[in-house]
Amino acid sequence: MGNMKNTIKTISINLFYKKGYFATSISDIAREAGIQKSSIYYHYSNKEELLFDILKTTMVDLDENLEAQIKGVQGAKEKMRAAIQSHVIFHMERQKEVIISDSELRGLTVDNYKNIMKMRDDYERKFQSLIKEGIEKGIFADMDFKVASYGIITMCTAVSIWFNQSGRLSKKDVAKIYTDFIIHGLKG
Amino acid sequence: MGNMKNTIKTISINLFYKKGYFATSISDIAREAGIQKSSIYYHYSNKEELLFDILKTTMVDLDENLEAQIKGVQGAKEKMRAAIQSHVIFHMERQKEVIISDSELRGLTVDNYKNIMKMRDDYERKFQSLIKEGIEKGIFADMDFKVASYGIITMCTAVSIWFNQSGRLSKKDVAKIYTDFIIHGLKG
DNA sequence: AGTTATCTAACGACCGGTCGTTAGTTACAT
DNA sequence: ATGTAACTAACGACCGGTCGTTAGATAACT
Repeated sequence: MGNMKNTIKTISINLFYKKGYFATSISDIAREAGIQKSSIYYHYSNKEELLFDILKTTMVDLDENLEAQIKGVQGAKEKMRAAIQSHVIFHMERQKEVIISDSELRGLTVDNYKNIMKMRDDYERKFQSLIKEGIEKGIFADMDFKVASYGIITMCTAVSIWFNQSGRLSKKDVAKIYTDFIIHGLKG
Repeated sequence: MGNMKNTIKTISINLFYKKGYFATSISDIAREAGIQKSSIYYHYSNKEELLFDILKTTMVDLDENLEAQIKGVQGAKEKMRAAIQSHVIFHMERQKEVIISDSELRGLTVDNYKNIMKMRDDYERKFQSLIKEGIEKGIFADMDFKVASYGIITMCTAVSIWFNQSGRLSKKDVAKIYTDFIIHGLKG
């Protein structure tokens, strides 16, 4: 397992996912970690910091993942394909964390909330740029690129909710269906 | 305002939306309603029943709305259009309730959870039938109709999160963008 | 008078967080 | 090499406060 701080984090991800942030107590986490709840406060100064750590890590990884996947790809359509695939696969691989990221933002105080929202906005804008580029080059149909980005991102994000690791379809299968569907939708 | 039970329900919708179910206390609701917290228990036997009431009403209304809108419509593509429009507009008109419906299912005990999930499954299956029909008649491209339904529904559901009543676009505008996008995606 | 709706008062359970303390380890000065 | 100071990681007891819920009294309407 390694160090305790990481154990606490992993346990918290599982509990926040299963029961929700507010319904999970520090005692719950401590019990699963096999330590006293006061010992949690050696590693994290409060409950929110623990949540923030999870959300921050997830957002950083998500963004790095996107950058790595679209790097060097040529053409608006191909870049869009790479972006969709990157987003969808990340949301199938890190289901618990992204679900927490989408549903537990209320657990953050103003500063931390703004911090995460800034990252989300930046990430979203990258998709908007790709769509805008495709429209301008006549590869995609003329449409409201902001609404299109909301639709595409929320659709792709939701795979985290229904995707089943041991189900009928592989991650690649799902990514293929989604990219095809969206590219056709964009072409109009 | 009429009767107190309805006032409590409306206030709860606003608070559950704003703060979340677990973070909202019975005291919070009572304070806003201008009564003592114990008085809530005259109208609802416990906190969960209040949540369940909200979720049940929302699902019933959503389903009735769909049935009313696709009734009498001919052709797989046209029925699909009607279904998407119905779903999207409902999610823009009842933003708070549908967001609660999507994020507070954890607040339900087993029986109530099953009750709501049954309604969700039935609703979802109606979309799947429409897609399946369109594929069989060769109107839509051959694809996994279950995955397609997940993608479409989650995408349309999420308008509740970003749509702004006093924003740049009307409900009809958004519905048009979404139906066009999805129909093109389905045609493949 | 009876019913309906609300009140006051209290309950036990649990919450996040703080306290002082301790054992084991590492860093540094002698 | 030895003594000492600082740091790491955890302990268990406890705090004030809030939670959902209940019981019984009371007021208002029919």
